[in-house]
Amino acid sequence: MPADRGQSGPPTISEVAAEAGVGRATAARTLGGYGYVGPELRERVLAAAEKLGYRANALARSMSTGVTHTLGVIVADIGNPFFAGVLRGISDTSRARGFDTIVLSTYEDLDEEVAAANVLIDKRVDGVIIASAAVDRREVAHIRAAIDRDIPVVLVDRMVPSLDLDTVVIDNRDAAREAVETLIAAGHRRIGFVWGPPMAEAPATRRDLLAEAARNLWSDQERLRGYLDALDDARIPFDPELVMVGDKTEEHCTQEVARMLALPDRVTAVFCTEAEAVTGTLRALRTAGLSYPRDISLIGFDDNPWASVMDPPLTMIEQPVHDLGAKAAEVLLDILGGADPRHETHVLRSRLITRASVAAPS
Amino acid sequence: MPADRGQSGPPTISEVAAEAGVGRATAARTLGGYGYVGPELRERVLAAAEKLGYRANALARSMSTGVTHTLGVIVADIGNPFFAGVLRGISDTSRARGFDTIVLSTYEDLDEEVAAANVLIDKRVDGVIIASAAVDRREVAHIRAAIDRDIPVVLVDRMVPSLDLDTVVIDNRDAAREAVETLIAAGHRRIGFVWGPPMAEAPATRRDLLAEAARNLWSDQERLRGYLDALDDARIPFDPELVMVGDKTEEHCTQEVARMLALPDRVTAVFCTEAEAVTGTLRALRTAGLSYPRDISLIGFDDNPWASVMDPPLTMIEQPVHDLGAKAAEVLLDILGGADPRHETHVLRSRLITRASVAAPS
DNA sequence: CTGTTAGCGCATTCAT
DNA sequence: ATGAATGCGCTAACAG
Repeated sequence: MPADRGQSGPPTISEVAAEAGVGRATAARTLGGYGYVGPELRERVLAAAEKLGYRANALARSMSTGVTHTLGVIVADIGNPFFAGVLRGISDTSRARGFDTIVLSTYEDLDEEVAAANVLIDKRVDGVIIASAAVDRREVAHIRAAIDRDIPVVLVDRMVPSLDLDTVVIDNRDAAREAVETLIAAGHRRIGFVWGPPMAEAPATRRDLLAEAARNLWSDQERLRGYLDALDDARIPFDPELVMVGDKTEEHCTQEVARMLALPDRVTAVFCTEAEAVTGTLRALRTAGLSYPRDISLIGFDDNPWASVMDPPLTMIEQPVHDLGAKAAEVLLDILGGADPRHETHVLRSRLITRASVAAPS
Repeated sequence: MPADRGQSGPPTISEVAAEAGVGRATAARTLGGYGYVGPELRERVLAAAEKLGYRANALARSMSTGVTHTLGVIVADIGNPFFAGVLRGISDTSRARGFDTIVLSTYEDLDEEVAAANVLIDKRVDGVIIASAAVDRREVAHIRAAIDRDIPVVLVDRMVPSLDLDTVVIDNRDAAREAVETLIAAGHRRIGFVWGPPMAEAPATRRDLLAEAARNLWSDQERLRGYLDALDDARIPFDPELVMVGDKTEEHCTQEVARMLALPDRVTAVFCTEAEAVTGTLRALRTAGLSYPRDISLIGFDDNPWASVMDPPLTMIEQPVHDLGAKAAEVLLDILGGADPRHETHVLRSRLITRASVAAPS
């Protein structure tokens, strides 16, 4: 236990120096682990530090060195297992290289994202990883602000074309295409796309849909493209009624799937772009008294323990969440270590885990 | 966009002052929002700041004020929805009161927890919330270190009796008792307790079990007590074979439930103390070719969207995760605001959500 | 109302 | 090898 010096606040390096009977600089050198210090004085300083319970003030240190040894991370929603996994990848590799990480969740709100960026800038983090990027050109001022201050930025999961930054993503388009192809191979032609762009009403044409998608999250639009790719390859006509638009909430998803299920020529399969969309879809099935894969087939993004214990177990797409984060941290730390930013897009592979939620249409 | 002054690093308050043609202090006062500044100079300073893209250096500010306006949060596992929810409660209320929050996840590792505490101390956070507390007396040195430095600490979910701190928890014991009572009321007498203490082998006696439990996570032992309470009230003898011990992993859980299922007098119901234990249990059921609630009844902790879309839907205990975090932040911020620490235990109510995983034993 | 001055705790020249 | 002095960017007394 630290000796109680009637002082106010935690012990400073000066107090340690005094206790050890040496100059400040000597104490600073041994405690900071730099410069030369004789073995004897070194011992005395260490003993004094131990006795007083000294811990370096990271603020003061950063103040004079100009670096904080900490990475700032902005995620869209820390409650989403996808981001939680990415985060773990980031913190594992950054801590392994001696960096702390401070994470801020925007809960999918742009204002929050801007605020988060400012917090990180103000706290002088050495680098920033963003897994929650706005897409619109006018919405990236806060990211540019960081870059202008020479704070390296790496993006994860969501690409921002107008920014030209190192970005780590998965093969969203391929993954979506593979999933939908799987559905098609099983014989489906009426395939719902659940969790689309947040437009007010159904797109009149395929072109409208793509135009709208382009204004939204990058990963979302890639998944939509993959869906369309698969349809095209199989010469299945695009039907705007089979794509969900509007709020991305589980509740709205349930409504939309219910709608697609009530269509004269109803959907026989559904492709979900997110785990929450899967639960929303399942809820709609239950209400409609339908069961999978008998009445309807189902493939969703973001595998998780629940998907595998469902009865029947769900065929899902698994993302390399940990690697996504690890890679991002790696790239960022390399830049901080002096490497030139490559402004590359690093694509990691996802994996379709085949289980039992796909069958031939009834 | 900030003007590019061939300078190095972001603009400082001195540069803003120079640009505005005023003294440092005047610039500092208007930018820092304290003291009196004439309307005209104020305008000039603001304009200069805007022009240079000035942002206050939080490090420097904290350096001289001694406060950081940030809360440190240590959680056991940020990938666990329970903690993610608590975290949101914390960040919502702390940001509403002008505090940033920096969160560190220990991934249930004590060394990580100690490291996390040190990071927070070094970064001079104003207060700390811990939702991941070690229990053993010798393991709380890092928490005590914070307290010794006059950093207020509030605990969430896990109580540490030896510390006498403000603590926010739910009625774990009651919640568990209610769940097990529900099972008993349905006619069950062979009820498994899944996710128990990490002892090497099954406890010989009830006393052994409790002794071991006392050395573990507080919420876990409370849940065990609730289980025993319910058994006692119904005069059902305690059977050590019906409690899982060992690693708290989904995999081991599956093994243990399989074991209980293979017993001559097998379990007819299972009470799970965590969501992961539920998926582990479901996996065991599948392998055994059993289904609920026909062959076995089931109640688990930590409700979530998946539990409600299972077929049949699961009866689960819902914790007020957001409130838990919000309350903790509130208590902590009140202390920082000058209130005396009450060293109270704040108990929030959980709720049993009855669905369809409980039936009479077959 | 405004400008000058002195720290906050540490790292880092520069003499010694 | 060690100590004294200076500065990081900001707040806060203090004069004026």
